[in-house]
Amino acid sequence: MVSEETRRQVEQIAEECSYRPNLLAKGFATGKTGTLGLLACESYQEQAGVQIESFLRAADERNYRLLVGMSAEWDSASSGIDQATQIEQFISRGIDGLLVQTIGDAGESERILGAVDGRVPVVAFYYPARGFPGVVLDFSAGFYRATEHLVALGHRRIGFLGEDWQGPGQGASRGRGYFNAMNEYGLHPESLAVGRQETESGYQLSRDVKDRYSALLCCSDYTAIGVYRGLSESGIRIPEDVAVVGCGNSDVSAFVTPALTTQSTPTGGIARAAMDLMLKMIEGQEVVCQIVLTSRLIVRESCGSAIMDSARTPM
Amino acid sequence: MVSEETRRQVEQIAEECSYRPNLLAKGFATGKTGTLGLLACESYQEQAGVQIESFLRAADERNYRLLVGMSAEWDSASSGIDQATQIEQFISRGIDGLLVQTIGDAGESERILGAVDGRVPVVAFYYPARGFPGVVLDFSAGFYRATEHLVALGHRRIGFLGEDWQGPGQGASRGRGYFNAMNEYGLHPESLAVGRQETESGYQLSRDVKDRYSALLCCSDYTAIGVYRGLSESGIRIPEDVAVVGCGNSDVSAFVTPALTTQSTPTGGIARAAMDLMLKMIEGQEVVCQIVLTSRLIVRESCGSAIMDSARTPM
DNA sequence: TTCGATTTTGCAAACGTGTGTAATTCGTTT
DNA sequence: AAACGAATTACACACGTTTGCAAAATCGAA
Repeated sequence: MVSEETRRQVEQIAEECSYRPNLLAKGFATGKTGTLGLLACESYQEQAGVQIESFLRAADERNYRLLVGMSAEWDSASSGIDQATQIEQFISRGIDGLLVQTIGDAGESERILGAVDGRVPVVAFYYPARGFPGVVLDFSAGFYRATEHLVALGHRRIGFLGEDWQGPGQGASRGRGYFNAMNEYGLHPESLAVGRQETESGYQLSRDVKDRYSALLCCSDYTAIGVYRGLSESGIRIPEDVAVVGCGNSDVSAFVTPALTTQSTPTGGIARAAMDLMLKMIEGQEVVCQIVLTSRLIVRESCGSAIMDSARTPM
Repeated sequence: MVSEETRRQVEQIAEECSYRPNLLAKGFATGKTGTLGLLACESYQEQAGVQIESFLRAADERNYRLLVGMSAEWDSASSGIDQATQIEQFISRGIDGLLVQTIGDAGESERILGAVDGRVPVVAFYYPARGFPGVVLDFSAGFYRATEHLVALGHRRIGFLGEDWQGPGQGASRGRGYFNAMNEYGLHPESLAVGRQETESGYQLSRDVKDRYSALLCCSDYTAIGVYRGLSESGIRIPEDVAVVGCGNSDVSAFVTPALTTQSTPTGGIARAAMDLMLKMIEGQEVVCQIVLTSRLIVRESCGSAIMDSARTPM
């Protein structure tokens, strides 16, 4: 115990000597650094920025700092650093926990757990992980709803621009929602893989696809903007000839013409939920859960109105 | 000295015991952590993501980790953490140097130097700093060229959407380039301040402006995309009625319709140059310089072609 | 004055490295 | 065999905290 008066005295003298505690030494002594590792994924370039920002905010609010890294894909011979190496670097630099973006790769959870080796708690975000808790964005439900929306508007030839729905791929949950909805309504699902540079990729794909579909469901807003360009160059009008749906509700999506119907992705909610899980784990609580956040369909102009469409293509 | 054989033996046993050096302890003992602080600015939301990513890459290449933070504006009562507090946090956590985004605020350099208090080397990026080296993006030259480009296309009523050119504001160097070029060509410069949410702000401004200008120079691609929307809602065509120029060469800028004439911002170059300066300073070298990177004008469709335009408005 | 309770002071060990020095061993050369 | 350099072993100390314990000082009340 220390009396109020002494406390003030000490604080004053500390101030006079401009004493700043060495958090490095403190962390060294206590084993807690007040720093978390945030490992994002190189392939999600477009989204990574806003997601990192959300995490910075959420961490700040909880008085934590963030060591940030971007890891290369497992398969690619990319310039980026290997995920396991990043994790090792983070841990040996004394993080209290690891926030890692998961993309649903095969064996991903096991690799991460292997690299972490039980030394710090781990929380995943984006896709479900095995063996540690996570905050999952259920694109499946969102894309189901989006497909349903298109069907309700009278579309039957609906294409999906994104990864295949089978197997655990990064876009799989989106594709699965689409696939399920199409099956549900007795329609034939078809998907085209979107490459790394999403806008460019959407542009290329849209030119191949042309009039094979009356509606295109895109795995991201940027793919959709690429599609906008490709279709317009072919003289195909949106939404009159082809309806387009994006995903992400990026800042520009409301301002492109026609305004893009898309899905919100609650990056702030992901960050806060993941941070809260992390804090619980750091406190020593057993956390066994996957928090599922769902996206919301934001209907704008790129699919036309229900009235307009039902007049055009009676189901 | 240690013989080759012993080295291998030691390494093997270390491996067997799965020994991982504690970089925290190492940093504690040596005073060098291999970690740098990266302090970005909240107001540059759109760009922050790609810039952070570039720094992560550049740091990885040089085997450094990054503690990342976003500081609130000095004036705003924002939710974000105060810049001085962030710096204090970083330093007491043992960074080897501070990379800080400068926006040209009044007294900014002094505040930063005051907070750092000589404890670690500092390198600024984006706007010139006083008292420490930096990597400066000379928007001034770029916007001069862009204005020149518009003048060459026959435009005389050219508006600037961005901060005023006088005084040290964050957009000042862009505005200054515009201002100088307009003066040079005997034209009357006019600027409208763009708010925080750039896309939205561009949209709002474009609706106020309508036909007052034949060309609009925007301080960012996102502002330009907002302008696209606003003008199209008013039935004003781009580039036929109004030419638009953006800045940043964001991924989508090439895919909006019409494709946006814009300026590249070498985020990778900034990051690498800043990192190299930082490494020199960490080595103990005296570094007194501001590296100036210039943007490149990327001519696409949003100003029309020179031929088209000179036919329309002979100068 | 004396006792107990509270506060202050003082010290030591620990955290995992880096750095430095002295003593020892080994292999080679003289 | 003696002498030398190189490699190895063995320790001690420092870095700035936290943590814990013991001793000393102070205070209020009986």
